[in-house]
Amino acid sequence: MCGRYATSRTPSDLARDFEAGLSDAAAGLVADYNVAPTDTAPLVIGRIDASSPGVPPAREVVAAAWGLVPSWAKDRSIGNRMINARSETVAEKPAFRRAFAARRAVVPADGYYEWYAGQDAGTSKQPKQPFFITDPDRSGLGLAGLYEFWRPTPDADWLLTFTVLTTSAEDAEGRIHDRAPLLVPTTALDEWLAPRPLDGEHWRELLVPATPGRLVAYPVDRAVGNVRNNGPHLVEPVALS
DNA sequence: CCAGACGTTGTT
DNA sequence: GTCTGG
DNA sequence: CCAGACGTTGTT
DNA sequence: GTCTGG
Repeated sequence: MCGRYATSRTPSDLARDFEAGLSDAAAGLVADYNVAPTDTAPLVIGRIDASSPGVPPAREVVAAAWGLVPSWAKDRSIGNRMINARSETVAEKPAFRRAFAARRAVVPADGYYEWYAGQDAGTSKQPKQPFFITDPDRSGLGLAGLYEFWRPTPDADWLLTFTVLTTSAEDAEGRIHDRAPLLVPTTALDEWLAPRPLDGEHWRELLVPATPGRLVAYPVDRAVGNVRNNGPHLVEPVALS
């Protein structure tokens, strides 16, 4: 769940809509309709403003690579396996707990892709059908994420990486969709992005599952399966054969 | 003690 | 870095 | 998440 | 079948 998504809004639009600053690296990002693990994409984070205690942290749009690399990692390849974090255990897992305590983020997305196997999955050789899950009004989603700093050597540049939180969820019809990414509602932005530990379990109520029932889901071109393919046609609806 | 992992998803 | 397994 | 590789020696 | 890279 949530192993591929689209983010097409310009960095300056994101900065405006999230009332955030814009880093130089993020300013150079372009629309990506096929964000895959290890790819660099825009991320909204909270910055501590030590000069104004009590004021909500300033936000900033930064560029980060998908797949969280913990600070203690020997190389960045561990990030390939850290693209999602289970919300049920994220506070305890060694790979995520530090980021969860102090480096929560919002991943701006148009929507995400999900591949459905047919009814006779496994028995048929029918390829999986990708769907795009998005908000009907196209105002954009904010996926709940975490980020981390990592560098291979003390003198190397810092690499910023992120992961997306998941949960179990059911849709409007009550069907269980194994795992769904979590959304950060606009009203929860300040609390979620605050760069300090959260108080108790209250945060779980801040976040909302991004289910194909709550949002819209429609089939798209199988071309999205190949990470080399990109472009707005990937999020256009197609007829099922 | 040291060595090795540190994670998720989906499917039967 | 920190925990688990051997 | 899917697609694609899955290996070694020696040499510039 | 399973791992790595994007």
